[in-house]
This record gives sequence, structure tokens and C-alpha cells, in this order.
Amino acid sequence: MNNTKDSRQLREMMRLLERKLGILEESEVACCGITMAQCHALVEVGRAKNISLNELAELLNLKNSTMSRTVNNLVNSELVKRDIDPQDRRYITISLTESGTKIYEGIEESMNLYYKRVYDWIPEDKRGQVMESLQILLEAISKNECCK
Amino acid sequence: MNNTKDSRQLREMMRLLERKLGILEESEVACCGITMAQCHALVEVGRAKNISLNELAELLNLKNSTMSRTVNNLVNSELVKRDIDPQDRRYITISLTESGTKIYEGIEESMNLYYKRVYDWIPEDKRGQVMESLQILLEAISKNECCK
DNA sequence: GAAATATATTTGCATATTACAACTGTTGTG
DNA sequence: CACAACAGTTGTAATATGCAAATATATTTC
Repeated sequence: MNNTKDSRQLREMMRLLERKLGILEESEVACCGITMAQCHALVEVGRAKNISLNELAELLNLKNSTMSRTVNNLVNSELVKRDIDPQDRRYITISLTESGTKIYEGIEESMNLYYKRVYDWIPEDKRGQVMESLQILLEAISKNECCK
Repeated sequence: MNNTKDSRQLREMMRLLERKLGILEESEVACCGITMAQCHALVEVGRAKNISLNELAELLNLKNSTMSRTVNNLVNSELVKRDIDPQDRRYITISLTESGTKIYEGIEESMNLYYKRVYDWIPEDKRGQVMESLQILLEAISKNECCK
């Protein structure tokens, strides 16, 4: 059947997509003077406004020990701050500093501009289809999570 | 206009896609006892059959110094081998060993199976559209590479 | 109310990745 | 033959990664 051929083609396109997105992100973080891992953390903190270390680690699929050290480095660079939760001192609350917010907003802006350019490039009569297709693909991937 | 809203939605879906693919790959490499970077290298070597360090570094968007060390670790684990090109001794030829080939084929097989499951999950009348949409998206991304 | 248990985070340790700069060896050119 | 260019390696240093053990705090049990 043709499904094998098509599914391999699907895989190949996904590989290329991932490759290109990786390159995009690397050029993005090069401008900020932080590392990729720090950038991922900073963006998630920016989006959440306040977040625990545990939650951040979960979002980024990292161990708490790794997360703790990445956050340490961001604190040292004065991009984020750590506060102890007054209600439960086991918890820390991570949030962006003013300079961290600037970097975060810069990343958001340039990524939004980039995706606007990508979107605008898509032929108008194909846009709905592309958006729907991505939705379907995300759902297909979600429903087939690694149950090896 | 609605383009801003749509392009942000596009970005959000791309983020989710990348997140899920990252998780997929991490579960994949966990089974092989190698690291993510080594896995990427191994797969590219497997696909190329023979490749120079320079070409491999370019494919993976890494510096030659980094590539050299990752390849060293794969050589130490006896998964790849390095041979000096007899015609031009500046070059090395990197290829998989027998055990490297086994791991490579295992990865290929499980990834192919995974994408077949994803593909089969997509409603039959939507498959053509999904494939075409990915093609369009890849082209849009290619045409908008980071010219900040 | 004290002890045991659970939870959140940190730290020691070890390995790998990453890139810059400098280096070594080889090939091509004038 | 000397110099330039190319491919790859190595020293150095910073960062990332996770396991195991540790610390501090909160909750549960008796």
C-alpha cells in the first residue's frame, strides 16, 4: 500500500521541519547572549509570569537538578529571580527581572514577526488548510505518544 | 486584520509540535544508551553511509570542534569508525560499525513505525491535505530564513 | 506533640556538549 | 620550495544533563 511511502515522506518532512526550526532558534538565541536551554527556560517563565521550579522542569522535560542549575545561571545573569513562596517555603517562585522581560519581549516580537512572514507567504487560499492540517497533525501526534 | 491572530496561532502550534517531537526523540534515545547529540550524528552517518566530519558538522549545524568530540565518543563506544581518506589525507570518512548499524536500524524502524501510526490516525480524506500543507509550510519557512 | 513520611529544591559528582582559539597535518598553487 | 588554504584535532572554559544524596519544609500518623 502507499501508506508506507507516505508515512516515510511525512517523517522526512517532519525531520526537515525540525532541522529548520532548530536553526531558527539558534540564530534567535545567538542575539540574546544566552544559551538555548536558558532561552527555553526564560520564554516559559515569561509566559507563565510566575512559576515553580518543578513546573518549569516539567514543561521543559528536564530533571529538577538540571532546572535548578539553569535557573541559577539565569539568576546570576540577573534575567530571572527566585522568591520563596511565603505560604509554603518548600516552593520557589521564578519570575523575570526587568532585563529578563526585555529579552523575553524581544524574542516574542521577533518570533511573532517571523511567523507573520511565514504565514503571509502562504497562498491565501491555502492558509485555512495549513492551519487545519497542523491541528490534525498535532492531534495525531498527541494520540500516539510514545507507547513503545 | 486576522493575520496577526492566525500567525500567532501558527507559532503556537509550531511550538507544541516542536515540544512533542523533542519528547519523542528523548524517549527514543533513552532506549539506545546514547545521548541526543550522538543519536543525531549516528542517524546522519547511517543515512549517508560515508561522510566527512565537515559535512556531518554542516548537516547538524555544529562547529567542527564539537563534531570531532561527538564523533570521538561514538568511536569510543564502537558505534562509528573513522578512516582516513586514501586520496586526500586531510579528510576522514565516518561510517557506522556493525553495532552502530544495529542501533541505527532500530531507530529507523521504530521511527518509521511511529510515523506510520501517526499517518494512519489521520482521517483518510485529510491525508493529502496534511501532506500538501506540510510541503507549503516547509517552503514558506525555507523562503523566510533568518534574515533579521 | 513527636516521629515518620512526603514534597520541593539544592548540591556533589561525573559525563557530555558547545564554541573559541590555536595547533597539526595535508594538499594545492605560484 | 614556500606559502596559502583546507580538514580536523586539541586545550580551555562554560554550560547542560541526570543520578544520588542532602537539606528544609509541610503533612500525616500515632
